[in-house]
Amino acid sequence: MQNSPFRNAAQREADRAAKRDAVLRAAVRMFNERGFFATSLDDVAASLGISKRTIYHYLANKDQVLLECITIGLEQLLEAADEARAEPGSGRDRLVKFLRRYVEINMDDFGICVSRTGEEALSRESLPRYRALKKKIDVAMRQILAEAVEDGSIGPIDVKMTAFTLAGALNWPGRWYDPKGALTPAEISEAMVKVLMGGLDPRS
Amino acid sequence: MQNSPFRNAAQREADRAAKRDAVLRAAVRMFNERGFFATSLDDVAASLGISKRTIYHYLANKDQVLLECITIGLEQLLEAADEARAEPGSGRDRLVKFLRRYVEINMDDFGICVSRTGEEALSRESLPRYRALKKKIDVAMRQILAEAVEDGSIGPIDVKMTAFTLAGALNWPGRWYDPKGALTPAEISEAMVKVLMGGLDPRS
DNA sequence: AGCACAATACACTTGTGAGTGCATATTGAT
DNA sequence: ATCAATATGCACTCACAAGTGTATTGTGCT
Repeated sequence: MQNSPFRNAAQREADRAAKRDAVLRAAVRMFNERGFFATSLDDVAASLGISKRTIYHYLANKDQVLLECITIGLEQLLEAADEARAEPGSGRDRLVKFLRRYVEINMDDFGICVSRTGEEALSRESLPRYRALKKKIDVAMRQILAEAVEDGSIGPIDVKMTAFTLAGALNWPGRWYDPKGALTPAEISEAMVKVLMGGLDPRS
Repeated sequence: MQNSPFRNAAQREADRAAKRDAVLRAAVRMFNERGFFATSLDDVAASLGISKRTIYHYLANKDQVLLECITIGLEQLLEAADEARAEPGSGRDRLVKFLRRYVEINMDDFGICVSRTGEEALSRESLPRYRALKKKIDVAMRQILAEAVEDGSIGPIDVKMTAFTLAGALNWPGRWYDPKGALTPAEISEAMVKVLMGGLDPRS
């Protein structure tokens, strides 16, 4: 059975996926370090000890490489929103949970890529998908905020403006976070959320 | 006297400066619209009805064009800090003044360029100056925060982390602000600062 | 009148990097 | 053993954009 075609087919697909992933990981690291435009696929290939042609076997073009990286990051954020929403506790508790996770994701390879990449980097064809995901996250953020306002666990705030403000603050670490720095992502995330929540807590 | 050489020399220099400025303005608009890397100096020249060679008469290279644009934006921020510091009133008042202005600058052409441009876009030679200016602004922000904490007009907070958090939130509008949108810069700035200050106000 | 220099254009070089055609190796299926 | 498909490398094309050499025009200065 260990030689059954099923097993083999699955194995092969897994191999392929693993290689594709490795390409994306290498690419996102270089994008984050030197910037998307300063990174050639030749560079990425070299860093993996393969040739550029091989990359094109797993991904259609450079634009798709970027889109995949960004998608991974954005999907992590969406997951974080879902998880937070499923949590017990007050609306405020769920919000804090979400924010904490949000910041941490933004200090991960793919999250950093998301916060560093603007629309200019993507092709016309990739934009719709990118925007759709962004929108979803914004909607999720607003929903979580609205729920917390609803149950009174945070003060009454302008949900839309607050979502923008939070998004900006939370994305920022993607720009300056240095893994070799003194603070861990968890510490940074805690401190930032503390600062931000002050403005949201109900006041007497 | 209107033909005195002084007048003429000054006039000429003013003309030159005006042209240089026009180039920078045209360039920054295109950078903001399509991104720095997607904008060629040929494009910029065409938008002014001149040839690329003319641009090179006023600026050494593309890198310098960008550096000048960014410098203008960053210097506006520094000015804002100085003005805020000179203001009467409590530390909190001065802080609010600064934050309000900060956000507004980030919705102006040169400010947008600052918030959209990362270090990857600049050359090795330009980086030191860029970093020095950034640092100055960070220092100013922390100083203003520290003064407000000092005089008790805002709550005791972690100055460093708060400065980072604020910077992120305040830079964000540069990414999404649309001059044709419903909200004016002043409205956006007011709403954002309101959200943020909540977290800084002393609580009873 | 003529000089010096600023301003501007045109046409060119050059480097780089995305994407591809083709040849080759490897491996599972029959 | 052989075939088909997948994986990979090499070498190429092609487009584009940064930057420059050179010629030309305009203008203030003496």
